[in-house]
Amino acid sequence: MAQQIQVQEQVSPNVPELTSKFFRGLGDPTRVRILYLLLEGDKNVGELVGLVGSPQGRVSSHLACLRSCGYVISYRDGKNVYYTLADSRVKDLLELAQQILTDNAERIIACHIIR
Amino acid sequence: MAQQIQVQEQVSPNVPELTSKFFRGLGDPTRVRILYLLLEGDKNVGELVGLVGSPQGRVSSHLACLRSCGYVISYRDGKNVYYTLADSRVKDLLELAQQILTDNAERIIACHIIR
DNA sequence: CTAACATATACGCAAATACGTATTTAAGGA
DNA sequence: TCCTTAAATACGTATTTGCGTATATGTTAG
Repeated sequence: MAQQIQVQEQVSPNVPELTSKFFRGLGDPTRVRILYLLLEGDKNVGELVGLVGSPQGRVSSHLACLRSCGYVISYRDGKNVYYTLADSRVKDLLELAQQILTDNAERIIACHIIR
Repeated sequence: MAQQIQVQEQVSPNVPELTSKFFRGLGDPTRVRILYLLLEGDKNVGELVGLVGSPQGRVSSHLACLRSCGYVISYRDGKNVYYTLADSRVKDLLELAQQILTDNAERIIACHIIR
């Protein structure tokens, strides 16, 4: 039973834990950059590699992370794998963040707890 | 001039960098928990310490982080310092995240890149 | 089937960040 | 003023996470 409880907790983390994990998906500049690029339209991995400048393996890892968190979806077309925003709400989320950002940019830049 | 360019970059980071830093502010479960508690109304540090269970110093640090990122505002009343949500858009942001979360919970839980 | 191209994964290392404990700063009451 | 309470900050440690390189997987063309 103790075992079952442990499994239960592992399978369904509480809301704040899940929410913070979700936001950590947006906590890397390269991943955010990729999302912004995908706002302009679907792109395959090779195209994204050229645009963000990071090595291919790194970009693939970031894409896997974004997919795991539900921000993007992928589909294969021949040899290429294309990525697209999973949901129009992702765009909404980014835009809302931008709005808050513009009013707090100074403060956020100055924040030394997060670098 | 090289020096000036460096300063320039330090003072105004590009958008993806600033955006990701902003989201990292929501990347910790305790900070998210605090925000949820503040949705119910203003609370002082002592109250929050009792509610989240972390030691006082830790809670203060998280609060400083949330304030730096523009999520909360503080005001002093006598010996106590109260915290409140800085903006109604913070609530919107959390609610929007919750909506996306409910459709992707399984995936996010399974994500091994972010733990 | 094999070669070439596209993407995904593995792994060790370095940097970022969260933790607990201890200390400092600030305000109010005796 | 001195003491008590409340909150903020400092510091060393442990964990998380991002990076680059190398390798594996998968798909198409010849």
